[in-house]
Amino acid sequence: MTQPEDLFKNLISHAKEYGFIFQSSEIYDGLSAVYDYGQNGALLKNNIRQYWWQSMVQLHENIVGIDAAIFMHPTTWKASGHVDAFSDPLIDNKDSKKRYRADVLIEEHVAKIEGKIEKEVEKAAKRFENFDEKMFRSTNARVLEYQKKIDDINARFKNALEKNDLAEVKQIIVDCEIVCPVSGSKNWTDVRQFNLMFSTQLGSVSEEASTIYLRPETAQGIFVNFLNVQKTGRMKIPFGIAQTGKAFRNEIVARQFIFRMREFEQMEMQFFIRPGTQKEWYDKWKETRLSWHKALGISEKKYRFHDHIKLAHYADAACDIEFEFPFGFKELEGIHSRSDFDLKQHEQFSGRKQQYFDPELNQSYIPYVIETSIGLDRMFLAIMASSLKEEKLEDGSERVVLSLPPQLAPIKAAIFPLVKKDGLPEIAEKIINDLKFDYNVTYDEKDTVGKRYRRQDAIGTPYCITVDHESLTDHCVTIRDRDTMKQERVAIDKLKSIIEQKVSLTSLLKKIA
RNA sequence: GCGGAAGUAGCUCAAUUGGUAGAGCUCCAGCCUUCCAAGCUGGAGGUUGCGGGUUCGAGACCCGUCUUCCGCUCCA
Repeated sequence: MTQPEDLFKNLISHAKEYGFIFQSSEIYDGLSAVYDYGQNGALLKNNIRQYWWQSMVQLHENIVGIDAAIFMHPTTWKASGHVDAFSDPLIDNKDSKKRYRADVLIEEHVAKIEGKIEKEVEKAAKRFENFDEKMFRSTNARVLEYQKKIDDINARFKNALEKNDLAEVKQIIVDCEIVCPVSGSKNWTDVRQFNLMFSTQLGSVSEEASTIYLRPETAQGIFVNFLNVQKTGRMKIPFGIAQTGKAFRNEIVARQFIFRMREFEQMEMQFFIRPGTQKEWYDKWKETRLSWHKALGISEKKYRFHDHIKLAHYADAACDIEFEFPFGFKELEGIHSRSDFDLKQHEQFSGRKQQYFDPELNQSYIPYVIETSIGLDRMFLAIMASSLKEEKLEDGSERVVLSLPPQLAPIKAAIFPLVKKDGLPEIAEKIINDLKFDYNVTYDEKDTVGKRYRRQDAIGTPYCITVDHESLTDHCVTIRDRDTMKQERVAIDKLKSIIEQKVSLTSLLKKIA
């Protein structure tokens, strides 16, 4: 039995060997957690994106798609909370290897001292009958000493944050003799700022330039265009806006192949609804999204829902669709009931109303939002991981086959002349010229036909079509199925409709419509 | 970021205590003309991740660095 670890390694080398995924800038030793899609990977990725896009925009009359810019006004990220949430000062304890937010450590320390004051107050209250708490707090030597400590720390901390002086933040931790709750040691690293957003300069003159960020998520491009789309598209609630695109996060730890990358692509849809209806729409979209996955025919056991117990401040319900990757169940897609948080924030920061007039209720409101957000690269990985198989055949030999959903396969059919003479290549070429307008097809005449079959198996091509000597007279060819390895003799002019049945996205979309 | 393991041809891997960098598959040209990777001939492909050091001599030993995988950590 192959170990999951080996499976994962096989997957990575298979992805490279057959032109699906290369490490970025490999000739310069690579760039950490950045990957390029190769000739087959790009096709597979496009097909996944197209399946998603059509399932959203084409199958739903009330969902439209946009393509927002990666650069956005810097205030966008203040409104969304990313500027604050994505830039914590962090510190590690060298003994316990635990990482903490430096500000939290200091705040906890302050809270501890406050606790001591409360204890003094309690003790005194028991001792004296006519206890004047206010008087005690303002005169008792010990309390005053504690209070001075607190004020000093807070003042220093505030000052350090304002100056962005991380050395001073560390010094505060050292001076306060704060210990690691786990190891109890004071062996700290320096404080470092991890801003998860990539920043760059807008404008060519650096002094006048303002800092802008590469978007850490695509969602905000939809929220800031909410009214544009609603008005110009004459959209009525409930309606959705879909988008696919790159997002960027400067992850501290980015690993596990393309699972967590610094540059990644999201496919997401924000569905705007009437407040109070979020529960029903949340359930509806959970179901809709799962059926999108199921239609691909990947084992249903590999999927599961994981409900968030601890919710983000804006959400009133959230769950992930998790997929069983070679390294365990991990998040593939998120479905979040985001309430009116985002639009409300943008209304506040921009000073522009972000409201919808509901003619049925005859009133205006900020819509609630249900979000579905899936990582395209993760979907790619999920499909690759569940498709790559080593099969033992009846005759004892083995074959490596990538049993991709046929509709997503990079190449739909390969056409071979059984031998490369006697006019067979010419017939093969004619078939290709006929099919290439509808499908991505390929030609191969090298090596034995069996070898050519296996080559196509390795990249997941659903059909191989072989031209033989009989084809010259009967105008038929054999068509060989990737999964069953069965061959069938069919008329050349029937090829298009046979392939169509198996590989068109339509068949997939019909399953979920 | 910490700890562990690893990096040799496109892929999978060899190379005795430090002593001429090799094989299989792949790829290319040709022969053969074959329906499930297996025939024949020839060929290409490498500053052993990169940079230093020790040595008469380094793929191997030492230091640094980059990258990857695993665990911890982190994660809207």
